[in-house]
Formats: sequence, C-alpha cells, structure tokens
Amino acid sequence: MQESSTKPNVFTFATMVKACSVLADTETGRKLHARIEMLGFQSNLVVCTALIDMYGKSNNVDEARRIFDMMAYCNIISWTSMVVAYAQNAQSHDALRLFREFIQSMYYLQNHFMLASVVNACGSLEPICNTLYLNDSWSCKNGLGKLSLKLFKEMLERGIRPNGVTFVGVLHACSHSSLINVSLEHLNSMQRKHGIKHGIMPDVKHYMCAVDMLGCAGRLDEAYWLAKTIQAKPDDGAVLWGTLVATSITHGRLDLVVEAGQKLIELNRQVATSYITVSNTYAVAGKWENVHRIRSEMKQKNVYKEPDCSWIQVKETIYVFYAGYVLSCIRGNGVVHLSRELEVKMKERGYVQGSNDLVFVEVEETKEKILSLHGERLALGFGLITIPKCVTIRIMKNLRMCRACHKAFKLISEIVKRDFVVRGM
DNA sequence: TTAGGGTTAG
Repeated sequence: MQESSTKPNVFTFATMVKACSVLADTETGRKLHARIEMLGFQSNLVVCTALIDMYGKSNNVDEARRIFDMMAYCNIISWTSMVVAYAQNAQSHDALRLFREFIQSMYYLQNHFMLASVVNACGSLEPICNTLYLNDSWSCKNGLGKLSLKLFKEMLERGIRPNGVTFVGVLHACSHSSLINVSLEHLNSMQRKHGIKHGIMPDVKHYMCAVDMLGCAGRLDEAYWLAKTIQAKPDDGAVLWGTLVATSITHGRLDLVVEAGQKLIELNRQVATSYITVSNTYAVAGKWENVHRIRSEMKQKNVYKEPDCSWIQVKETIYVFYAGYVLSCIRGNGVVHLSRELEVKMKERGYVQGSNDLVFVEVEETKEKILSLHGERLALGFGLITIPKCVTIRIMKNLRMCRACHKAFKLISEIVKRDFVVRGM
C-alpha cells in the first residue's frame, strides 16, 4: 500500500492497530501511533479505541489511559476497552473506579436528558447543550469534560449505557482481586438497574465468570450450586464443568472433582480440552487405568491439542520457541546453562513441583523434565541473555501458561530482579 | 475500522 499511490485512512490504521493488539507487537504499534499523529488521525474515535486496546494488551495501561483522557468523545466501546485494559493488567480497583465514573456520568446525562427534552420541546436544544458542556464544573470533575458537544448531544438523544461486554470486564476485574461480594452485587445490578428496562440481562458468560470466581475463592459448594442452575449449551457446559474441575483440584475437593468430571463426561465432548480435563480428573482420583484408556482413545480418534509455542520480540525480529526444542533453539546452549543455574537458585528458595500441578504423569522425574522444557521457559532464558536489563521482557504464547511455569516465573523474577509479561492468545 | 470470561498432555 505504501508503495502504491493509495493513501491509508482511518479504517486502515484502526485495522493495523488491531493487528498489533492481537500480536502484542508494541514496536509496530508505536510506529503506527506516530504515523497516526503525524497524519492527524489521532482525533478519530475508532482509531483511538483501537490504540487503547493495543496498549492495554501490551501491558502499557498508562499510555492507554493517556489516550482515553485525550479523546474528545468516547462511546461504549472506548469506555469498555479502558475498563478491560485495567482488568487485564490486574488493576481491578482502577477498572471499578472507571466503571463507577461511567455509571455516574450516565445517570447524570439521563437526568439532563429529561431537562433537555423539556427545553427542546420549547425550542432549541443547542443552548442547553452549550451551557452544560462548557460551564458545569461537576461534569468536568467527573470525566464529562472529555465529551464533545456532538457526542454529548448524541448521548442526550440515545443515552450510552454499559452493555454485556462492559460487565464481563467488570466481573473479570472483581474476580482477579477476589472482590466477590462486589462482583455479585454487579451481577445482581445488571438485572435490577440495567436489565429489564434496557435489555442487559446477565447471560451464561457472566454466570461462568461468577462460577470461576467462587471456585477460585474456595467457595466451591456455591460454585457447584450456581453451575447446576445455569442453562448452558454443550460448548459452554464443557468449559463450565472444566472450570469447576480445575478449581476443585486446586482446593483438594476430590468429591467435586469427580462430580464435575462426571458432568463433563456426560457432555461427551470429542475435543482435546475435554478429554484432557477428564483424564486429569481420573488422575487426581488415582484411576490410572482410566487415564490410559482416555489417552489411547484420543490417539485412536486422532484428537490432539495444538502444540505449545511461545515467542519473543527482540528489536525487529520475532523468535519462536516450542516445548522441548532446547538444543535446536537459538543460543540453545546459553539458554540451557542459564536454566540450570536458575533451577538451583529456585530450589534454594524452596521451589518444589506441586502435587496439584495439572500435568499428570506417574513419574515425578518425567514431570519435572517436561515442565522445564515448556516454550515460555526457553523464551525467558533467551530473553534474559539478549534483552537489556532496563527493558521489560514480554513473551507471547498460543496457550495459557501452566501453573508450574507461572510459579517458576514469579520466582525467577525475584531472583533476577526483573519484570516479565507473559500473554496467552 | 474499535471492546469480554472460563478449562487445557507432550
């Protein structure tokens, strides 16, 4: 496109920023941002929203917020993107604060909508919009200063309310800070305040957030009770009961592991994730013959989970690492050497492979060998020897990081005194 | 053209 005479427009930039967001390619994202400012597209609502999302997903919440604050006007997607950026970066309280601000401004606008309607009925809407926008200090203090007259009028006409996606972000924020009661209040408020009148009823996604949150908090009986009441399609049901299996394993509730595992089996989902979760259920219960039966069944039916893969960007180049490919990976010897050194230091700090780790093999030694070779561990080793100390190491994965690697990363971060960011797709 | 959660062998 650059070589041709076609000029990129806001659509082009919004799409390219989105691509960077998916890949967490901050380098390219920043360059695009610079081009956006140079060409004067920085006032476009959709482009800014894409940038907020991109910076949020690249662990740069401050930059996301800076853009959000500079926007002349925001829509529901911009608000939600900012709430979600906080939630995804463990800044739950900021997410909830922003959401409260949003709700306050919403009711404020609705009240003035009534007033404006009266004025409008008498004559023109313009004067009252001008007055409210320019002179009201309360609205500026509460974040309304960022609303342009144009959008302000639009909001007065339509009202911008949180939607189902906004609430997923809010519940996610609560869940990751163990704000259980706050979360349940929001869930109830969806029906009470925003539901019946405005059509935002909680659906299976919101209830699944609640089940996971209750399960993580160890309130497994409530989680189980809630899971049983949810009317879910088989796809959602498999995830729902899989979630319960995982949290029950974490809290050592063997009874519920078996119960939830049974539900998963009944759903008869012929996909790798369900097979694996069911197999793990049997492993926890010590029923190794069932574990072997499931594994051979998977082999027979040719059901595989996609291979684990991690990548890391150093300057312009992206380096990819697969589980187990230690010796063939770039600077493999250096990575192996460093990994061994770190393992010794981790063990000195009491690092043991937990019996609850979700890698169920019968021989401990094999388990340790498998874990030490996960792609993100190789990528981290490579990052540590190639990326300067002052730069945060950012690793991307196609799957979710396993618990053992998560524990290891936290310890290594303490040992080498550096921050790491690992993001799954 | 822009925004979501939860499960998980190698």
